[in-house]
Parts: sequence; C-alpha cells; structure tokens
Amino acid sequence: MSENKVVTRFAPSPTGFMHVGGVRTALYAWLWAKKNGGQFILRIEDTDKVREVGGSIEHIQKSLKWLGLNWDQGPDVGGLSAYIQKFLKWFGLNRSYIQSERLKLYKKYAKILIEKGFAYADPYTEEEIEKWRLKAETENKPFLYRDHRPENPPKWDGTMPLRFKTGELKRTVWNDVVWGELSAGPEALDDFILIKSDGYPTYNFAHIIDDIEMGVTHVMRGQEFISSTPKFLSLYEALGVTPPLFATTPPIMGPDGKKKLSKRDGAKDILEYKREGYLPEAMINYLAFLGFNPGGEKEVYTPEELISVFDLNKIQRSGAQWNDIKLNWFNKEHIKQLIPEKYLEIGMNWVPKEYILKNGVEKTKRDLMLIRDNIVKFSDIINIFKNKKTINVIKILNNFSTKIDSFSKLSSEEKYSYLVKNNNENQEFTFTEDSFSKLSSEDEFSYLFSDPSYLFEMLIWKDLKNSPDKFLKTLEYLEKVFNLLGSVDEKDWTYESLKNVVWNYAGEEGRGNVLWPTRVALSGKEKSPDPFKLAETLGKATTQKRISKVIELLRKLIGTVNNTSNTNTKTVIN
RNA sequence: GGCCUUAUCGUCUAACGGUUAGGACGAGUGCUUUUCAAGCACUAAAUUCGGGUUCGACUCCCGGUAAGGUCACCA
Repeated sequence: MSENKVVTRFAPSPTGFMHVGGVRTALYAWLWAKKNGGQFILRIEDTDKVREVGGSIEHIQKSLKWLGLNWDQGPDVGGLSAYIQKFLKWFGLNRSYIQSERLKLYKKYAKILIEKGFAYADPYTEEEIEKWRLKAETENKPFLYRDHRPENPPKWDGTMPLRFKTGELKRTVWNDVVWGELSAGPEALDDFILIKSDGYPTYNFAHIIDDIEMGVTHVMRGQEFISSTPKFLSLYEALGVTPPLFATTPPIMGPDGKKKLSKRDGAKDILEYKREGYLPEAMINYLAFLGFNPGGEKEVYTPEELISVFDLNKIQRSGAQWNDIKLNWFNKEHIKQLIPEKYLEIGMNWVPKEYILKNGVEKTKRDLMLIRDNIVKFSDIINIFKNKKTINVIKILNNFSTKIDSFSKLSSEEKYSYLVKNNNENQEFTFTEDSFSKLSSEDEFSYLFSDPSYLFEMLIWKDLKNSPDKFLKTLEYLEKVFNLLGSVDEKDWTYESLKNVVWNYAGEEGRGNVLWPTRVALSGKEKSPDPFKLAETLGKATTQKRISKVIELLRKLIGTVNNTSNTNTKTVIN
C-alpha cells in the first residue's frame, strides 16, 4: 500500500436489495476516493449466514454499476483481475473481497490476540448470558459482559465464541471528520465477540482486520456505529495499529421525518428507480445533496462536478427526509442538460418497438423531442407512446395544447382512435359501435359526442367574476362570436380562418373574456382544447347549435334575475 | 434507565460573532395566443425554549424541551 493514498470502501452485507441509505454511504466513499485520486473498494461482509439473501451480491454490483460508482478493487474486478486473483490463490495468497473466503486471515489475527492476552474463550451458554442481560435491563443498567468475565477461561477450541479482552478501562476520545471530537465513558468498552461459535468472525472483528489489510484510510458509515467506535479503537490499540479516519454519515429519514427510511414507508430497491427511468446522474446529485452541501447556490451538479466540490466536513450531522418530489425535479433538470443525441439515445429505449416499426426512427425521434420538456422520468414516455395506436398522440397533443397528464389517461384505444380520426391521419382505424359507446361514456372527452350541460358560473371568465353585469357582458361576447363565426363558410371551416375572424374582437374585449365562454359553450368544461380547435373538430352546425343554446340560456337567466334577485346561478342547465 | 449525539422556512439547506437570516423544492399570485402542462416573474414561509458571555449571538457557554443512535454469537 502506498502511503498517503486515500483508500475508501463500501462494505455491505448481502441481506437484500440495495436501498438509498446504503447507496449514499457508498456514494460518499466513492466521491472521496475519486476526489483524492485514491482507491474505492467493494467488500462483501457475509459473515452472518443466517440473514444472507441469495442474489444480493449481484444486486449490489448491478446497483453500483448503474450509478457509475465503479470500484477499483472488489469481487470480479474485471476478467483479467479475476484471472490474476485465481493465480494468486494458487500460491496461497488470498485476494478475495468476500469475507467468508477470508476466514483463515481472521483466525490468524485471533491467534495473535490470544497470544498477546487480548482474547479468550467464552465458556457460558447463551441462556446464562441472556439471564444477566435481562437482569441488567430490569435494573436499568447497561449490560456489560466484562462484569462476568470468567477467571480461568478454557483454551479456545473453535467451538466456543472468542471474546476480546478489553484493555484499560478509560474514557475514549476520538475525532470524527464529520462530527468533530467525540467521546464515550468506560462503559462503552466491553468484551465483545471476535469469532462466533460457528467459526465466522463478527462484523466488529472482521471489518477491522480487513480495513487494516486493505489499507483503508477513511471509513464512512452511519451513526449507528458511533457507540461501538470505542470498542473498535481498543481493538486497534491491542493490535498496535493506527486506526483510519472515521466519517459518520447522517441517516436518511422516512416521510414522517423521525424514523430512518425503511421498506415499510416506501424505501425502494435502488434499481427500481432505474426501471422507472431516472437518470443515474440525477439520483447521484439528489442523494449527494441529501446530507451534504458544498455551499453556494448551484444545485445541479454532474458527477464530475460533485467529485471536485465534495468535502467530508461539509457533510450534515442530522438526518434528512427523503423527498420524491425533489428527486423528480433533479431528474427533470438532468434531462434538460442532456444533449439531444443522448436524450434521444436513452428515450428511444423507452418507446414501444411497434411504434418505431410503424413510424420509422426519424419520426419517432421528432416525436420524442416534442415531449422532452414534459417528462419527469423516462418511463413517462411509455405512457405517451403506450399502445401501437398512439401514433399521432403527440401531434394531437400539440394541437390540443393538452397536458401530458391527461393524455396518460388516454389508455383506451377507442378514445385514441377518435382523436386519430379527427386528426385526418391514419384513416385505417375503424370505429365499432362498442368502442364508440365506451369512449363517449368516459367523461374527459364527452363533449365530442354529445352536447354538454353547463354551469352558469363556469361561463364567466375569472376577471369578470365580481362584475355585477357579468352575465350580460358574457352574453354580448357570445352573440358577437356567434355572428363572427357565422360569417365563415362551411367549406372554409378551418382552425386558421376561425381564429382570424374572432381574434381581433377578442383582443379588443379581452381575450379571456371572449375566448373562455366560447370554449366553455363548446365543451362545457373548465379544461379542454382551445375554442378554435374545438369548433373545427365539432363542425359548423354543432358549433352554432351549442353557442346559440348558451345565448338562449343566458337571456333567460338575465330575465329571471331581473324579476327575482335570488336565482341560483350555480344551477346546472341543459 | 446509562452512555453518545442532534436541533435554521412544510422539505433539503446557506450564513469569519456584525446580512433586510440567502438559495432550492413545494405552495400561492401574476405574465405568456383563454383553460392544463412547460417557461418566466413576484409573494408568503424559519434560527426549539429559557438564561448567560459580548458593543453585538443562528453562530460561544449553561439549563429545559423534543428527537435520534446504542447497550447482540446483526451488520
């Protein structure tokens, strides 16, 4: 090991999928190693064979690779290295990064400790110890094994646990890179188990031996280890080794902000975010900023920028609440930062194959560019391109100026097919009676099939709401619009010409004042395509019919208001 | 219960002992070819409480409160 070189490690145990807390610890270790041109080691701590979950190691590696947190040393550091490892093993040099394959090493160190008088066999049964523990608990005292340390322990034969014989009982003071000076009284020191009766070392023992052997200089880990740090330090002392620097990471909290984020309150498998189409650099950015801040007002950082700006003593001490909404924002920002080629390269993977097959790569790419600003994560693309009939959705979407969200609800092909038909493209699709009734029964586009009913209040543009003659004014606007539209010949009934005849008038009277009631008259809804698109789609006859209906209703209403002052204007009218 | 810690807008956070306590997300309002989305602008929103030290405290000290960690043949 070359001196002065930074070596960090991420040492998970293979007990399930990677969650965000573990990933962030790995991220900080990785950032620090990269920043200092050092080494980042992946080590698997599989000394608890009971809790081990199959496939975890692969999952951990996959997760780190997705995020780009590549390790310089670890299990399978690439084909050549694996070969070299095998070669070294042949000569009895164990280079494994999996603890269960390093048992001889721990035994070697255990023997050293026994010889030095720092370890002894534990002759008690678990029941005996449990009894002492319960007694301590009822007396509200901390349980200390060393109060029961045997006078003449038997020789260790490997079937009993091997315990560390803690040295001088004293106050321990040490320095944590994040927390500053920390200390604990002698009650933090105890005779902990080094090697379990099953022959595997405990975490407390194995991780220290490995950190020594691998030359680790900086240990990042959660604050649950602060309390046991005095034990670790006393072991380093017994071995005569200078301990590494400790950097304690704050926890990531659940939605209530009090408990650590757990599977129960939505902690997801990190690869789940990959499946949902989050960018790894966005995840890294978000995760890094959950408990770290370089100062300044810049927030969107590339991984490279994070490396240069990362600093251990700018890590936060208290826990930070997980926030999906902010993660979404980071993802959106990182999508914006992608160059178009890269965006398309990723996006194309999310478009259903049939769509590309049908429309060709070039058109698909154009469509992808159209929706770029509207996606939060790449899986949104699937919703937009979902079934093979979504051919013109994006185009219609543009025309209709409708938000993506409502289009994601356009799941039924019936709904879609109508839109396609009205877009005068892809005439191949035919309506069935069944699909028609299904579509028309759905509320969102009901105005395309049947005349809507109205709420009087909805007809009024917001600026006019407080005006005493709001209904009279609205009536005037609609009458004028009716006449203007009437001047357009049916053969010339297009979006452009409709807009042309109304536009100047709307500009004079206030666009909202005129266009809002027109649109509501045609759709009966607060949210729908713009009035010209609606009029074009509905045709001249229906357009005139609906507007004149509203005019008639308004006239009636105004008549009533003049007679009785108490008319409920919220009434639904047909 | 012992021990070890932590505390700034709802959330993530910034602030050599001297700032109108800053930014971001979210929210609200407005602008943008009405409405939705996107975009832009603006607004509201915080130093846990009580004592000190100091000319001056988010910052240092003491105490209260609240919260977290730990006291395994788990890591």
